[in-house]
Amino acid sequence: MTSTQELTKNQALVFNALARAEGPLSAYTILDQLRGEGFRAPLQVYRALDKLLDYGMIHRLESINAFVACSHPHNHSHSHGMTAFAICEKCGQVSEFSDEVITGRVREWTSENGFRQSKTTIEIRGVCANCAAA
Amino acid sequence: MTSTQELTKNQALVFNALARAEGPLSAYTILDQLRGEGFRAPLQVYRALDKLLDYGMIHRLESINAFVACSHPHNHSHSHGMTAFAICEKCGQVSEFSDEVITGRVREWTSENGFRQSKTTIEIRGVCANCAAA
DNA sequence: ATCGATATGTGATGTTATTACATTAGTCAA
DNA sequence: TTGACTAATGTAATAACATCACATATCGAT
Ligand SMILES: [Zn+2]
Ligand SMILES: [Zn+2]
Ligand SMILES: [Zn+2]
Ligand SMILES: [Zn+2]
Repeated sequence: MTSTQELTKNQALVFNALARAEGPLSAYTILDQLRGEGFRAPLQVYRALDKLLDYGMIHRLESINAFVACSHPHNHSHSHGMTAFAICEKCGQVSEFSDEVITGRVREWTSENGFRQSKTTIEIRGVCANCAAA
Repeated sequence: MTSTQELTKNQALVFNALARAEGPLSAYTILDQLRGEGFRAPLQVYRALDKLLDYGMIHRLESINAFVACSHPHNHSHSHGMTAFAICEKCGQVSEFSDEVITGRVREWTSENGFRQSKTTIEIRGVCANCAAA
């Protein structure tokens, strides 16, 4: 499930909406953008989003109830490790990065505490370099 | 603003609801618990929550839209640094911890990228040791 | 052709959070 | 004490986010 070709119609529409967006989009923003394509109900968006999350093609930003296309170009097959997001509160731009040290420390804590980790959210809110300069 | 004595009536009611709870509570759960005390509208809860967040007495768990009392006993005056939460999806128990290494790595990334950090969310979802054993 | 699995369409409902406006209670200086 | 200011509160309405329930369609394998 690695290329946009293998997606269903709705999944492809939702993914493309996210891929061409400058920043994160809410489910309802996506819905509105796709009304022209025949979308009428939230579930059409949420179902596609769920699949795209499964496939690792998009991420959900918990702190702003929004979704972004994964910035790792192609090859989403390997569910990539712990990812952190820096979210600009001025312009909405999102930077995605992985850090082995952070990943390692989280794993240490979980194994020391017998915690069976399933998903980890790391989101840094603030102002990006561009917006800070302006 | 360090003791529950200095809180307003509504703030104290909301804080006590969180403090005596086993795990995180949603705003509407708090509202329902406080109907007996005269609470009638969401805003009574949200306004108190906002203040308690300001004072550093509680935390918001972004990934589950819920709130928990800070587990650092007393002295919330110093807004404590970057905090991580391990949230059990079975029993709801939350463990709060700080990690210098993670804090340091996040700061490195932000300073390298000129990102002016304001708030950082670290939430580990999974199953706690107790629940994993059961 | 039939069946099962996956995807879709649609309305209603549930959950979380904010806006807008009116009122009340504390603070402090004139 | 009054007036003026700020913080806190009460309330209804609405907005924003997400899911449930049920019907229909599409597709591949037998
Ligand atoms: Zn990614
Ligand atoms: Zn920016
Ligand atoms: Zn804390
Ligand atoms: Zn547990």
